[in-house]
Amino acid sequence: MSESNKPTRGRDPNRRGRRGPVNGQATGTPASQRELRAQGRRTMRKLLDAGMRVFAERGYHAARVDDIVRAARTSHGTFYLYFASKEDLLRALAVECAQEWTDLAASIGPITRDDAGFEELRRFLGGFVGTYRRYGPIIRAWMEDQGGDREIGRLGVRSFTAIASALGERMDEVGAPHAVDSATSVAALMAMLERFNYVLVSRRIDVDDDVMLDSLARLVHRGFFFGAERGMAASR
Amino acid sequence: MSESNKPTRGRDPNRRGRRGPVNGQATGTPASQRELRAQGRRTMRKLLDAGMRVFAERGYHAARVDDIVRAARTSHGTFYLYFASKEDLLRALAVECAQEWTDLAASIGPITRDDAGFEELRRFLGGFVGTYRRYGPIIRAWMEDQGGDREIGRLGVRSFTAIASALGERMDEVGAPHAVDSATSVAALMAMLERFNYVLVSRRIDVDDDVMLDSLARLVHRGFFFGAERGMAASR
Amino acid sequence: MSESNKPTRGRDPNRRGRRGPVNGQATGTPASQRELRAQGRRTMRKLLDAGMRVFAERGYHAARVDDIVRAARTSHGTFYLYFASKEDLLRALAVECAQEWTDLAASIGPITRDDAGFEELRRFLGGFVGTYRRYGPIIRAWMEDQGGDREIGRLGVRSFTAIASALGERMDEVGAPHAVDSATSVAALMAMLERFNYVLVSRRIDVDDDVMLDSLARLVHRGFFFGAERGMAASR
Amino acid sequence: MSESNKPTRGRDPNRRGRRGPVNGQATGTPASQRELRAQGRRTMRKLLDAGMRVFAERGYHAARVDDIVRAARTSHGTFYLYFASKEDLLRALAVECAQEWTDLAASIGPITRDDAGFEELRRFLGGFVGTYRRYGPIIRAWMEDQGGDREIGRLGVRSFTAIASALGERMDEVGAPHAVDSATSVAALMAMLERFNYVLVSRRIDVDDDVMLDSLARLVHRGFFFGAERGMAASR
DNA sequence: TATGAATGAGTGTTCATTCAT
DNA sequence: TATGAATGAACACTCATTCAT
Repeated sequence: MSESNKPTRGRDPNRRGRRGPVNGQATGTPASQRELRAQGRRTMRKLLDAGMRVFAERGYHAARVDDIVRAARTSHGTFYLYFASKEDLLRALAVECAQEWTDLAASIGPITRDDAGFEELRRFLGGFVGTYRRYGPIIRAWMEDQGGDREIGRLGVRSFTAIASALGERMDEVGAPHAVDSATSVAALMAMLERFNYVLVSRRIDVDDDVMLDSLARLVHRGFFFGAERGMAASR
Repeated sequence: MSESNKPTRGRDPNRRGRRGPVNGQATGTPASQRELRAQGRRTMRKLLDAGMRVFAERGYHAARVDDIVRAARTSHGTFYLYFASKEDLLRALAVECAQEWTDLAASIGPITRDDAGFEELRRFLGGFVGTYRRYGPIIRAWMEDQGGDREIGRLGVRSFTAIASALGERMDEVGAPHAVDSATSVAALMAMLERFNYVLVSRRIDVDDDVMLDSLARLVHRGFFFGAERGMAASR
Repeated sequence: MSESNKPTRGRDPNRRGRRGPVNGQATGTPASQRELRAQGRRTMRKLLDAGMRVFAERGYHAARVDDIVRAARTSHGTFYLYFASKEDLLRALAVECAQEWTDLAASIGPITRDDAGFEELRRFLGGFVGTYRRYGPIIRAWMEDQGGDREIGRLGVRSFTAIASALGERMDEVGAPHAVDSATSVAALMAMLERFNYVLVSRRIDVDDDVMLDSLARLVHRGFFFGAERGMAASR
Repeated sequence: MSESNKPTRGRDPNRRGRRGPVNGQATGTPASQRELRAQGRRTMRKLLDAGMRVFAERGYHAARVDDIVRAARTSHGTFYLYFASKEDLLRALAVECAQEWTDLAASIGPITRDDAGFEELRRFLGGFVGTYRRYGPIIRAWMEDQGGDREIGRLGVRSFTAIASALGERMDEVGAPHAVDSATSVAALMAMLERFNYVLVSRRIDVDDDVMLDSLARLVHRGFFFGAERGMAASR
């Protein structure tokens, strides 16, 4: 599918050979690439934050560079001093987000059948929800991608996979009754987590966080980790 | 915030913009509104199909009216003879899709603990996957909505709710051990189904359909309908 | 009938359509709304002038934004940086024109029966012709309006009324023999002035300005201000 | 000015060699050109009337062929069976209108200083108003023309001139005190009549017809035909 | 380092006119 | 004689990106 035909507008850098930095100014060399002084770092942060806010409000596609620079109280020129493109800003935010995911993945302890396991699961889910709350727009942009920049997509997949693997391991180590194949179970769990959080965040379901986390943790603990085995239709 | 600011281009706000059937050449009065002869119906179908294809390939936003008319081997003018806008085409497809969802919702029989219940669940999931395969792009457009046409969004929510309710009833009637609150359970289940299918369809996970359906059915049967109760961390 | 259905093309009704300052790049926020630096003001002036020229050549409706930007030696983008739409440019020009009208209205002194009065009238008419020459296309756009932007229409009516009132007062104060009712007289006078100038400017009647002004002033002085009363068919 | 660049849309017949009648069907051969049977004449009349109505509602430019055929309860195809283009319909209506003007011009009797002359003038003005009421939209289209079809413009000018000449003659024959030059007087009178009627018809000034006609006749009788000569600023 | 101004390819939509039946 | 369907050039407007200061 998706021959990577992304609609670009105005000067399309892909079509006409990205000219790279033009005059003296190292235009758009993103983040860490250039040494930034205090002021520079401050401006960059302003843009990143503004990006988050605007992406959250409008979604990545609908967000206009102009919205972002206005939110950051800067100018177009400045934007392109720090980011090569709108997508580059997304990428930068995605990197931040990916870091959080990875940390979260690394922090998952064993999920046992008892209360301690439940608590651990609940803690993890709390972290998941927190990250999603903060980076929801970015994550959504990952998923909606559909032919945009492959690199960002990969970043998302990697982060997701990190968590999925961690969860998978925890399931295996307690002999979670995988419904036939482990991949499907984990995929289903991840799918549920992602979309559940999406609904939670965007459609603003008004459930108390504590209650909701309890429900979700219970659901996962029972449904995915320690599903019932007796008295049911037999596995094939 | 974000008062439904979606970037579309080129619509005349004065003459036709304000939604609904208009005047010029009965332009864009969709489907049922105008009486169509055989040829007209054929062309409309061509456009609907082309729309599905193109939305599938590029996603709704990235899809260009030009792509659609090329795929349908017609002209721009013809397109606007049948649909008031690109969004109107989406709406028309959404209506078709909503019908399938509703039918599917109505068809869910009791999900018992035994093999029959499992089979019923599996059958339903099969239908779900099928519909998602056919209308995936539309459903995705629903979800990505983010400030587009509220009407289409509502249509999606309604369809989704229909299924969710049906599933909820089936869960209640067998006393499924809701993880604290029923709403969360159902929401989680729906979330999982939606996103799981999304991944399935878009990222083309290569699992045999039969195997995957088995896994999924098992997972839902156990995890959501007949989750284990004994020997686990107690519900609070 | 005809609820203000004017055919424009290509405006996005969702994002910017609903009139007034918008967001994208502070696009099209006209004149006074944004602070402009020297260069900005220059460009804006260029566009206003080009607009006048093109409207004069083709008329408002037939004028293409493309013609205007070509005449101004700028780009489409730049145009929309200063004006929200073609109509907005018309509005801006209309405001300038309205100012001239208003000033002109304020400047009308007493029109007496003697030479001084005649001269005053002639001076005023000279101003009228001058303004019409400069802003003819705009005035014509006002009149042709027919369901376009009500606001612009009102602006025109206000300006016109200002002059009409001033003339009416001058007529009353010398007891001009209103042909039955004052409103009709003034309306007729204004009608004559407007259309006479229209013909003058557009169809380029080749009369020497001085001669023509003399004729016109004489006509108005006699016909409208000091029409004969004796020996004629009696007023009813 | 006005390089006669009329914006055409779709298949522009001027740009690509008007192909003339295509297959067997004598498409668009207007009115009198073809022998029409009863039904044909009826359809043609329906279209002419619908044209008048729609032009009146929307103005010529804003009127869509579709509006017209819908008003006439016919189809696009039929329209082009009787008229070669939208403009051709205008032309046909213009011919009808020109006939009325010409008849009106021929009917103007001597305008004497006494009551009989006043009555004659009033009668003529009544006819003028009547014609304007019926054909206002057409007349307006004439005036707004600005680079459209020269032929239609000429038709209008001819009709107008016919009346102007007749009036001019009547003025000369009673020695009306032309304000310096006759051409200006007549031009001014015509200008006044046209625009006054325009305002009357379009802006729907609510004056009783009888009263208004009286005022207008009085005004013209006095102002243009028998302007005061004594005690005023001397003619130069 | 920062900024306001400029650019122009790209997009959705319109509507006069022609075609096929 | 009539019609519904089809066409596609034309147009207004957008917005990511670059330029000049």
